[in-house]
Amino acid sequence: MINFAVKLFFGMEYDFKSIEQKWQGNWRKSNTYKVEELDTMPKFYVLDMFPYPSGAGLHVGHPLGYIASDIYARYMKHKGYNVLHPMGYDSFGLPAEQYAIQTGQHPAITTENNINRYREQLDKIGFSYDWDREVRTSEPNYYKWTQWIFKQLFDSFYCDTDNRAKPIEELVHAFSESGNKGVKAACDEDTPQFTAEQWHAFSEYEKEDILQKYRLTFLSETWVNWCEGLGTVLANDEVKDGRSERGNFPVEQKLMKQWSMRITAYAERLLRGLDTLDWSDSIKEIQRNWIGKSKGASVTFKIEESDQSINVFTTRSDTIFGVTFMVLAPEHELVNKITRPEQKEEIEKYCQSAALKSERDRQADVKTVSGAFTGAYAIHPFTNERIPIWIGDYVLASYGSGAVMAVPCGDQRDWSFASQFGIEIKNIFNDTDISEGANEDKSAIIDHSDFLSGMTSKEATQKVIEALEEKGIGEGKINYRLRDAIFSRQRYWGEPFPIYYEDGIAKATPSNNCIELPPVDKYLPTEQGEPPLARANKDDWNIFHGERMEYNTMPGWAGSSWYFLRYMDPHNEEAFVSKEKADYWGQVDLYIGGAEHAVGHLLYSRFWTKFLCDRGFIGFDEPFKKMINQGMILGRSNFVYRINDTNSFVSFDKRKEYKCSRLHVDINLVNNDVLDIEAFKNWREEFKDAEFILNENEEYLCDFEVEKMSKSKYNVQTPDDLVEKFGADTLRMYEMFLGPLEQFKPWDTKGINGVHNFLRKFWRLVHDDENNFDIEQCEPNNEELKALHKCIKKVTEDIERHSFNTVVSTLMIAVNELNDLKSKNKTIISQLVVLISPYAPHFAEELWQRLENMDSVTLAQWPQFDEKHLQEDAFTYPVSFNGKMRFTMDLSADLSKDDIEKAVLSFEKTIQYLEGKSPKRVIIVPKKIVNIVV
RNA sequence: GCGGAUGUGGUGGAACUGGUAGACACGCUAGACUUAGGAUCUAGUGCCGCGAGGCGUGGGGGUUCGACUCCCUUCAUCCGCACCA
Repeated sequence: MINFAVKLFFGMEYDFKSIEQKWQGNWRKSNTYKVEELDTMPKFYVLDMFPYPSGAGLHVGHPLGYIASDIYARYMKHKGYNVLHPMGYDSFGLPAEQYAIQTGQHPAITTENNINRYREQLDKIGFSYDWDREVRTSEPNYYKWTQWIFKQLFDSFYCDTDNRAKPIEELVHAFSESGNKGVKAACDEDTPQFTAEQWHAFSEYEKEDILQKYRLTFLSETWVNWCEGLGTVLANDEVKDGRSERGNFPVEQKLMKQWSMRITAYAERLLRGLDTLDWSDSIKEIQRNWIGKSKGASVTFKIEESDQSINVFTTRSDTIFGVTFMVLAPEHELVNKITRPEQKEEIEKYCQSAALKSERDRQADVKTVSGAFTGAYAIHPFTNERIPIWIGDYVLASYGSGAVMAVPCGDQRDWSFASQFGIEIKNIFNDTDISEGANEDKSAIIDHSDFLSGMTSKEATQKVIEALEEKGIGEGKINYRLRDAIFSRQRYWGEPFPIYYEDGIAKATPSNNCIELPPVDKYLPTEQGEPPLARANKDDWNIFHGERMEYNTMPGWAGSSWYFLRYMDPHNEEAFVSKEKADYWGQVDLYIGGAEHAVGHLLYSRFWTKFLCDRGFIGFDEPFKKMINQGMILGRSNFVYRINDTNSFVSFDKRKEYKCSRLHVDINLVNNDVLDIEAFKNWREEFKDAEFILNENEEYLCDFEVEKMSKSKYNVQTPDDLVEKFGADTLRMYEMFLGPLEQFKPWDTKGINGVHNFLRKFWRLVHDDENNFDIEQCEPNNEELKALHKCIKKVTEDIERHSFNTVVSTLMIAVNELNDLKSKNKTIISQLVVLISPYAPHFAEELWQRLENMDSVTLAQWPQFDEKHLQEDAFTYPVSFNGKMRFTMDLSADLSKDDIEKAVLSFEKTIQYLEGKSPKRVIIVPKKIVNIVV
């Protein structure tokens, strides 16, 4: 009997479990989310940053962005757009390789398992992805095209005249016609000049060497953090105090041949393109800083008694008469050549100590000024004075030319250096004190500077550049901080390069067939320190040319730099994407993802898109028109207090009475900060006999804190648990209800009941006590129409401006209002169901079907807002005195200003608040406010 | 040091172009129904005050009839970048 009652009761409830199962099945069966290119509809492309399928699975933070984009995609579909909304996996990556090293399991298997788990989790949330378009960057049919794009880059150079990439044959043609003198193209700094005759005389090896200086992807010698112990190159942040963070092995600076991408060729376009993008200002600013454009001049200083000269870049050429010394980076190639014998020992010692420090360590210490004198002198180009040449590690080899002209009166670092080593500090500013520090203010008038004296900084800068150009010893120059991107990794689990070596020359593989990852016996470097791929024998490669294949693999960002294009045409065997499909779908209209990719992924994708556009493969040169960066969801940890040296725990509110320490406790053992004591005892063996000091309510209260979600803090919430307890629709709505998408916010399950109750309330609105669907088919009345149209208006506006959280409140208000009106009108409910469908698609489908519709709700048209239902005869005016609201007054909506004033001033409450004084001024904004100034 | 973001009840947050601060929800209080409830319903809930009333959007100042919103300044927290010549 009790069983029956319970069953009856639960049967009456909104049964999310069977509803969600039913509709997920229906969608699969009828291919509801399949997308095709249709000329009859306008297109819209909504994209999520695809995930790396990690072994830990999804936590509630991951789907946040996916839910938002899914809502927007579903909304746009209701609005009549043909919406592309795909999903895939960025499936090459270190964790799978790490796992392979430990267990010997091939990373492809680990990856496959993880992907299956992700897919299972994603499917439960009810996304509208067209899974036929799924891509995986680690699948040969995908990375075949990553390799293909690499080859296009290899076969291209950047023409500075036309400002775009062109086939390398054009360059070869130009070289054989007239050498490289007239060629304006992006190339290495050390590219020599040659004539057509010289070009023809070059050996094949020499020709290739020259071409590598122009190719958009090329081999170059690069300083890297080499870790012998791990047999690999480490990123800066993997190195701590000269040792590897992982394993604590020594790390040395080593010159290695690496593939690089000539992204610097695109610096200016990457910078200017930002202006056309609808991205957050902060991300654009980060990219601008990363590109780091600065305008200045390059100046050549002759070296005394030498045929060498030093080239410097300066942004303050106006201060050139204040130069009293030069500083070279310790790694500068001139250091050895110009150092005087008597200084040799000191310089070598200094260089050695500088080399021991990593770039990051060197940069971290801003306080200490260090340097050494080379004994050599440069000659000032205008005054012919002798200028001592120093080296110092505050000058970075990798920025500008690795040398500076030091102006101690105008640059604080130069000032500190000069003060430390007793170098002259010349004052070239009018009326400016520099005894305590440099004057970096550009407004000072230049003085003691020959032909520049009396000028402002701006005038002088211009004048100097003219003078330098006249003398042929300098020119105006634009410098970028952006460096070419290193593109090779000494790893296994990445894309192999479509490159082989013949006679020591790197050549692109001739066919477009995929170079597949060969099997290897171990996922470790060889004993000779070569990358794991060097373990593969000739026969292990599906394609093999020349002496050997390239052993490096591509970095993580290779596959993610173009994946948005593959979704458009995922099964194309002939091309990475057909021109027609790329033209049809075009740019991503809305891209949602985390801000942590601000420079990496987002800059490289922009670079590749521009390149592919230059070479005519696609028709647009920016990948992501609009982007929203979702904030991270933080965990809410719970704590218990253990009294020191005991097994007794004291409730949070009484902890101060004891000496105790705080321990993380699994959030699954805590409900609304109250500990489930029995569950806690069973949690771990050591707590089995724990004792508890409770508070006045006979409860054990836990402390809480908001921090990042992590296993070790026992604060991870998985979407699976919540879907199980409340259903996907509740989870979707709650993730949105939490707050603005972009903001960082704590995850707190407390509120999820509220959203769940809302769906149940909605369900009960259209069902009777026996859970029979129950609505009325009649003309809706004015109040019902008003509630509905208020909702249509706000939901539409809020989704359009991506204010996903406020939409949930609006839907709640509508249901509350209809509840108060006891309204279950079919017309009203039908439209409300469409409004809620982007948020709660299973729920909406079920009601839509019960409303006797044959088609899926996803095909329903978005409700049309009609102003006339909101028109009111009266308006409730807030009446303020000196800006403070005192009371409200209902007045007819069509009253004129004068009539309103009359009505308000004769109202008894007004007279009361005026206290006999007469109003100075009455401000009336019709249908807004009345403000009386006394 | 430079750059960015954030700061509103006990909590998450709302207030879009300056116009009733605290919508919506959580939590809490009281009550109703019930064998039971992580159910439902009703009422209340920014702070101070018995009250009239006063005070309130991190602090200070300004513009305005009117400021969470605009300007200046300052503090706090978080996140990037960092000797960039």
